[in-house]
Amino acid sequence: MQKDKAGASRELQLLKEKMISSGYRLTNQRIDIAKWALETHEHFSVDDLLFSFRKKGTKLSTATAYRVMQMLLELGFLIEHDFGKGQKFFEHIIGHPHHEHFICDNCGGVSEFSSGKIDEIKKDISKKYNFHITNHSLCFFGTCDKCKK
Amino acid sequence: MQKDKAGASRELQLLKEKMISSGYRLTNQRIDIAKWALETHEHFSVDDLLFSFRKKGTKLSTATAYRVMQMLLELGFLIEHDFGKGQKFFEHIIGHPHHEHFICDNCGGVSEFSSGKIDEIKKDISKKYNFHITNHSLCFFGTCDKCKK
DNA sequence: TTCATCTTTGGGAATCAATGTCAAGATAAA
DNA sequence: TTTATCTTGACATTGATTCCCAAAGATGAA
Repeated sequence: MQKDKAGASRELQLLKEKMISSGYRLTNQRIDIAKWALETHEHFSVDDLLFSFRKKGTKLSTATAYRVMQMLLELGFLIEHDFGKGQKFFEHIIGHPHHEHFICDNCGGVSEFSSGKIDEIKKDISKKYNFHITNHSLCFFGTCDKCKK
Repeated sequence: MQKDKAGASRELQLLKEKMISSGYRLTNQRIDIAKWALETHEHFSVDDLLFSFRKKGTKLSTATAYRVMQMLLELGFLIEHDFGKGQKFFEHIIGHPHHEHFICDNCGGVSEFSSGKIDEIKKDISKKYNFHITNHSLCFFGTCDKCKK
């Protein structure tokens, strides 16, 4: 799993401030999980998180993991995806450009891509229907390059 | 729930042929569920389906409902959506133009819209990455017109 | 139509992600 | 440090979905 400890520390500082101003106490679990999430530049599941903590010998309960995900979502540090795999996936968004996903029906692989046209659609729609759009999720499904062969 | 029995019968005929050619036996449950799904021009959950059948006095097991959804997906008569509500939603696509969804975080309401720009993105991406795209799901999240007030 | 075969159904058990509960432990402010 | 309040962890619970298997149904051949 790709890591970037340098960039993550700035974000962590930001998060701590936001936690305090939102009335969240700074606990070891919250900070540890946030660090891990901010260093992880890939989508991950709660299971990935728990497994990683168990592997490095850090105790962490399932409930806490889910609760901290909830907090990070609420504070706008994470975005949640559903790739239709029966399990939610998370991704941090601070300092991480938004992107879309392609899921291969055959091998289950998830690739990322981005397109400026999404923002155009977003603008069109929010104007047309008077929606306030805070987030979006676009997934394409089909067969990937490798599986086509 | 909106219904359209006239248009659905043609689609049903098509489905029956496809079922046979794919080796699926024509059972009452499959046909009844397919009829219902093809007449329903809104997204629905398996729960909606079961409830509707119970209400009209038709027996139907949960397992069968899920199995038939699987079949209809496989045969390309349904598309599956995940609005982040912990439950899958389905929609038939034959003779029903593709559209996207907006989900209000506040009231949970789901609105539909469409945009021609999605197809442009689809073309761009399948060319750029050599993907064969069969399906997509775009959801915008935020606050709807009513809840903004 | 009847039989033989293979498929499908129903209903309950099983699974699995996610949430609720609550006593014990940790944090923040005085 | 002390107190009031928030968090955590362990376990129970929920809720959607899938699995299992005996009974019922569909299909094709005779």
